[in-house]
Amino acid sequence: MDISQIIDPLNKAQRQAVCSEAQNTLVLAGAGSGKTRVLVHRIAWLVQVENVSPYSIMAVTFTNKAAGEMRFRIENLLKTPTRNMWVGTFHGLAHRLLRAHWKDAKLVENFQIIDSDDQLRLVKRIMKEMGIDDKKHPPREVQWFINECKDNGLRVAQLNVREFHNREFMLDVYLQYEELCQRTGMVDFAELLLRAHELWLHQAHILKHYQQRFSHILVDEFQDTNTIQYAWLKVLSGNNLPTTHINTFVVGDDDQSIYGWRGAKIEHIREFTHDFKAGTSETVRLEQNYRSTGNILEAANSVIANNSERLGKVLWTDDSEGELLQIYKAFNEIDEAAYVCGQIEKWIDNGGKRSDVAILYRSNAQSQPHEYELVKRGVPYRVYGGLRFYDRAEIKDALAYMRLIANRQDDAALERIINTPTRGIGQRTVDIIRQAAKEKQQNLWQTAQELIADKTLSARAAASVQKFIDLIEELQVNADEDLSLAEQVSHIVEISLLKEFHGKENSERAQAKVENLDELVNAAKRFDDEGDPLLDAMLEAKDEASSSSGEELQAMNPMAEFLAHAALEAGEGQADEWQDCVQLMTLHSAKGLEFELVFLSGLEQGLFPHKNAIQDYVGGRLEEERRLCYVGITRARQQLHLTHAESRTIYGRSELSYASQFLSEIPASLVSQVRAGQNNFSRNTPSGSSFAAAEDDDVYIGQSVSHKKFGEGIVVDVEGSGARARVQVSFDNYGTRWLMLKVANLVT
DNA sequence: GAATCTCTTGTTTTT
DNA sequence: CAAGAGATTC
Repeated sequence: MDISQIIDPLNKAQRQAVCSEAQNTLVLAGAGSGKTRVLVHRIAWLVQVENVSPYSIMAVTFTNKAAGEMRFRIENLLKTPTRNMWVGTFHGLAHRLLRAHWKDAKLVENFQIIDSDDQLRLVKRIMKEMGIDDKKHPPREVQWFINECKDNGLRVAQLNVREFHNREFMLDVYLQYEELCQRTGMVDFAELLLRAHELWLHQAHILKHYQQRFSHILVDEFQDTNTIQYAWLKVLSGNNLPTTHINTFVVGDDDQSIYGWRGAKIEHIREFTHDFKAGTSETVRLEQNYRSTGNILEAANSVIANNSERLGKVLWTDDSEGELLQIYKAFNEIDEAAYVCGQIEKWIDNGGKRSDVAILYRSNAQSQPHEYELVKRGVPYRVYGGLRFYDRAEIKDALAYMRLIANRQDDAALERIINTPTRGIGQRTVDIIRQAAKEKQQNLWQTAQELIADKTLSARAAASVQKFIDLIEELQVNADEDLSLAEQVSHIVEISLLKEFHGKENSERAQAKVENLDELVNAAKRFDDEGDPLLDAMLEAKDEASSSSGEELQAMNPMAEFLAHAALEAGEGQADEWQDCVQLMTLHSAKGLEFELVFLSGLEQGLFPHKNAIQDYVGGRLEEERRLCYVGITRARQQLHLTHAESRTIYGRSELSYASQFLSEIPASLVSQVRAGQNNFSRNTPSGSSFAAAEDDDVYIGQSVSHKKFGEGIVVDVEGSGARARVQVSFDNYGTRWLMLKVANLVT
C-alpha cells in the first residue's frame, strides 16, 4: 500500500501527529478537528511505514461504540483485518486480562461482572445486616463512596479511619462488600480496573510479558481517564523504567471532559508530559475544525471561553458562516417537542435524511415528550441509551438464571430469582437463609440445601426451596448437554417459567417483556455467530506468541462469555438500526458523533445546567456543565436549534423555568429568535379550566387518559366553559400520559 | 406468602 | 409522574 493514502488526506498538524517520531505524543484535538482520523491513520502509519506488528499495538477507547468504529475504520484503511490488535475500552481490556490471569489476580475462574444495580443491592443487603439505618445513610451514597474509592485506586486498607469520624461505618460496609464480592466471585466495573492495576503491581512476570509485547499504546478521549486508568497506563508503559521502549500516543480535548463525576481528571492531560518522560515527547494541537459552520463554531468558542483553567485552544474553520442558530422559546415541553418535530418534517420535506438529525438533551427523561410527538406524526426515531436492553428487569432475571447456573456462589443472582416467578418463597424464608449463610460464612445456595436437610425450614418453605433447587439443577443438565447458546437461553426462559410469568399479565407492557425475552434468545444467537472481537484478538495472539508463557488463555464457556458481554455492553438491543431514523440521545452519549441538524433541547436553568451543578461551585461542576454544552453545540454541522420552555413538568408538577445561562453566553449576532406561537399551538389548557379553540387547533389538555388505541376519538369535557370538544387523540405505548389533543369538532 | 393499597421520594450524566 | 418501601388485607 501507498503511503500517500495515509498521508494525503491530512492537514499539516494532523500529519505531524500521525508521523510523530517522539516516544510520547500528546494530541490536543478540538471538537471536529479529525481526532479519530488521526488515531486511525496513526495506526495505519505504524503498521505500513514503521512495520510495527498489529500484535504490538493496543488502542484504548471509552465506549464500545468507539472501539467498534475504530476497528472498522482501520480495517477499511489497511484493507486487512485487525485481528490480533488489541482495540477496546479500558473495562473491556481489563476484563480480558483478568480472564486470562484469573489465578494471579486472585479471582475465581468463572467470576461474574456485576452492574451498578446489582452493586446497590449488595450494599443494601450488607447495610441491613449491619443494622444501619438506611434513612439516615442512603445506600446510594455508600455505593458512590465505594466507587469513588476504587476509581482513585484506594482499598479499605489504604484509607485513614480518622478521616471518617461519624462515618466509620462506610469503611465497614466497604470492607464487607469487598469480602462478599471476593467470596461470591463478583467483580464490579471499578474493580475490573483496580484488579488489572494490581495485576501489574503484584505480578511482575505478567507485567513484563505485556511490556515486551506492546510497543505502541494509543488512547482516545484521554481527558476522561480517571486515576486508576491513568495509573494502569503509566505502569504498563513502563514509565517507571527510564529505558522503556514503549510509545504512548494520547488524544484528548480538555474542553470535552464531561465525566468528572465518574472520577475522570482533566489534569491527566496536563500531567502527561511530565509523567511520561521517557525518551522524547511532543505536543500537537489540532485546531482546524472540519465539521461545523462558522456561526456554530463561534457560538461554541464563545460559550467555552467562560471557563477558566483551560489549556487554551481556539478552533477555526475555512467554512462559511452558514445559517444563524435558532433559539425557540416554548410554552412547555410539549410545545418544545412540537417545534422540534415541525422543523424535522421541514428538513425531511427538503430532502434531508432522518439519520442526519439528532435531538439532544441533558437527561434521559426528556426523551419522552419528543417521542410522543414523533410517534404522533409518524416520524421514525431511535433512542440511544436510557433503559438499555440488558438493563431491563425481565432480561436481568433471565441473566440471573444463567449466572446461577454458571456459578452457584452467585448470591446476588440467587436472591434475584429465588422467588421470581413467585413460587412460595417469601421474605421470611429468604431472611432465614441469609442469616444462616452469614453465620456459616458461606453462600446462599449451599446454605439453602443444608437448611432443608437439617429441617430448619418449615415443611412448606422447604418444599418450595427444594423446587427451586431442582429447577436450577435441571437447567444445569440442559446446559451440560451439547446445545448451542441460543438453545440454552431459550430453555432457561421457558423452563424457568419466566416467559409464562410475564405473559400471563395482559398489558402491553407485559407483552413487551415477552418480546424482550425472545429477543434475548436472538441476541444469544448473534453472539454465538459473531463472538467478541477482543477475544478473537487474544486467541489469535496466543498462536503468534506461543513461545511466551504470559498468556494462559483458553476459550471460555460460551455462557460465561455471553454474560460478560451482557454486563460490559449494556446493548442498545434495537434491531432496526438499518432504518433511516431521527436520533435521540443524551449529550453524554452524543460525544464523538456528528449530525447535519441538531436540536439542543431543555436549555433551562436548573435542568441544563443541572441544579445540582449550580448549587455547589466546588470542583467546578458548573464548568463541566458548560463543557457539556460545548460538546452539544459542536455536534452540529449545518444547523443548530436551541430550545427552552417557560414551563416544564417535573415530577408531575408544572414548574416555571428560566432560560439557561449558556444561552446568554452565545453572542446575539449569531442567533435568531423564533417566536413562540408560530407552531399552530393554541394554548395550555389544564383540565377543569375553560378554553376556546377553533377546529383543527392543537390543544394541550392537562389530563391523563387511559385509552390504548392510537388515533381513537374521544369526548373531553372541559368544565366551566360549558363546551364539550370531540377530539382526536394520540397515545403512547404505556397508556396514561399528558397528551396533545387535536380538536376535530367542537360541540357546545 | 401474595396481592393490593398508600405514601414517600427523586438518576443528570455511564463503563 | 412513577418506582420503591411499608402497611394492610386476603
